[in-house]
Amino acid sequence: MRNPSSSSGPGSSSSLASPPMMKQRQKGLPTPCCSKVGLKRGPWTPEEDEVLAKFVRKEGEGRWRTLPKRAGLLRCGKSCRLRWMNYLRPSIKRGPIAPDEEDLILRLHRLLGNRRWSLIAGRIPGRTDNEIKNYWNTHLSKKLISQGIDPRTHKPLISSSSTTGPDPPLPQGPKIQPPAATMPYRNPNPGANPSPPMPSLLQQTSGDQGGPGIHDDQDGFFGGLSLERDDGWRDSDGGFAALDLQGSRGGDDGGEDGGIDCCTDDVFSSFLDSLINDEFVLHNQQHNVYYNDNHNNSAKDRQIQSTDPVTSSEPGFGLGTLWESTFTSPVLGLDEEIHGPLVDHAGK
DNA sequence: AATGATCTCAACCGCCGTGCA
DNA sequence: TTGCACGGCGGTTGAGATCAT
Repeated sequence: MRNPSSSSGPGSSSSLASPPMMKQRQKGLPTPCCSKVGLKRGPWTPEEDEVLAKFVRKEGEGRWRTLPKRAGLLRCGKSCRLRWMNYLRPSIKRGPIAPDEEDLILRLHRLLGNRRWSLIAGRIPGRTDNEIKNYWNTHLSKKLISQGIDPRTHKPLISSSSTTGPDPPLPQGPKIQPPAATMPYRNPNPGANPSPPMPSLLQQTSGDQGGPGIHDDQDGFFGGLSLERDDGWRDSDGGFAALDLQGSRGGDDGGEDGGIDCCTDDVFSSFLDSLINDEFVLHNQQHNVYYNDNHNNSAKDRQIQSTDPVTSSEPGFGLGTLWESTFTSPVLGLDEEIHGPLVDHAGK
């Protein structure tokens, strides 16, 4: 990780670079914040950090547009906000992503997709959407690809490549390995609906106290959740669609999303907790879940739970195990998981 | 040691949703 | 109803760090 202080070198090229030509805004004129005349850009200096942090601690967050002037900073409000949100906030957690955090990211990404970084970050205390996004693009997506999993759909690359259209540009991934021969990912229904199960947020038939009784099937963690609608959760191209949370953009402060129709933050929060916890518990019950990047283990091996260390070396119990079985229902195909038994709950 | 390739992540950009006058 | 200010989001960029040759 780049040393924060090292990023503050004065006279960096980026800070001297002239801002690119602003595109004509579709609506209205450029706001004051967008007129970069006389404003500094590029890495923040420790002095600027101190000024900003002190000011926000004293005056509170908000009014970012006017904050630079009030605080005496030659930055635009957006830059100040970003610096505070992503770096200066006291609650920001520093250091590498922990194994449990990584697992949470993976599962939340599978649930929420690429366009809900703030929501994912909101479930991981101390982490910012920017950090999560970067970590995904630089680490996790590559890890999935190396296991033959499409990071966008969380499905095997071979089948997904023919069903989901062009793959997203891989961020600087020239060292991506071809799908491993011992790919731990099993998809019993490769031709099935490429979209993941997408439960309704309107109804949750079980409490969120560990979600007992949720799992009608052994692997699907949406059991017991009702489907309220059968549209709105697919991309227009039929590919993977994340939870379509209305109003998720422009929501509140980078975290708890408040835009779900008919849902409160608490309900959605509980919903996510339920999904996360249920899946986690389920897998720990069924498998010895290891976090194994398949390449460099020793210090990075993170054993979340294991009852038998011997099985930990078994192929197929690497990272892929987690998502493997989320697609692997012993009884139902993916479509059936979605539209089959659960539809009974959705009829209402 | 020098050089080029690759990786990481802070910062920027444009767009969008909301609130308000 | 309309237009603007503002906050917030996801995608992208590029400087610096690190690795490979």
